[in-house]
Amino acid sequence: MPTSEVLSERLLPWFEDQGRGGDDLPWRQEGTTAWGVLVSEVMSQQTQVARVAPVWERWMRRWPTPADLAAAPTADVLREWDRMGYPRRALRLQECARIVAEKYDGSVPSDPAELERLPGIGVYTAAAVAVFHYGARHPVVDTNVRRVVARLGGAADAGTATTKADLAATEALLPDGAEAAARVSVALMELGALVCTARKPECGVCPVAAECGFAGQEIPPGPSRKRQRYTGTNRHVRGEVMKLLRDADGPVPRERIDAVWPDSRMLDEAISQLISDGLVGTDESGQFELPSA
DNA sequence: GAGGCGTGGGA
DNA sequence: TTCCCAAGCCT
Repeated sequence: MPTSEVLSERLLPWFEDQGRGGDDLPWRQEGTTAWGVLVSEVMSQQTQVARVAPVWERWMRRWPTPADLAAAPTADVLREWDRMGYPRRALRLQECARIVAEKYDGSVPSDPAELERLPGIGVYTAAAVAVFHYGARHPVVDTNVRRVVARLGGAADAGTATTKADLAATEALLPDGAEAAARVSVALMELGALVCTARKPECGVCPVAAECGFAGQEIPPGPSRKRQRYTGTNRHVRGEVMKLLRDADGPVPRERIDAVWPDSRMLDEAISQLISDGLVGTDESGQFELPSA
């Protein structure tokens, strides 16, 4: 496990030389608002940045401020979200926009604890906004950082998320200055994404391999986590229904929904859930559509 | 605290 | 083709 000084010394130069140097993503451009950063982080929850970037650019052009998004029809919001997945995030993001616009007078809070109270904003996203936009000195721990820090300490992989311990372990690796600490956080994320990957870490090209407790060791074969199949699941059904409604011009009768899934029991269940989630609405004639408000 | 929640890119 | 899993969050 390197000291914070040594880590910065090795990691930051590597990060600068990394073709991307961290500033190729559109939301890393100077002048991006706090709201823009928040939107980018929410979109990036479980969706690859390469798929997020084009959506983010259209989105911010269309709704630059929280007030703009707050005032938008939810159906438009869901269509602009397109196929990034987990569309409930779009709903929560609009709810976020309404809260920021009304309760915070349009200014995104800078305090992580305050940010965490917003819908869809958890420990990671709150820290990311506080650090990457506001420049706070605070650990930013995503799945990549957890894995990298665990391996520096000699573990093959991070165990179950234990927020407190992860934050403390990461905090101990940050340099004193807030600005440098923020760079280290991005660099750790990037290292985990590009070099210290879950499946096959490339210790040969890792800038901190010499200080790493795990470097060069084999990943123990482990049924790390049982992963749910997607095909045929409830999620799959929900996805098909949402796709149909996104692509539809107006309200859709049940018969057209029946066409996207053979099992009507599953369809019933999925539709009820979607309505209850606020992702689907019905018009006066009982046809289905994206929420009008 | 384990499981649910979309979608698609890459090996 | 099939399988993994990606800048998590919520219940």
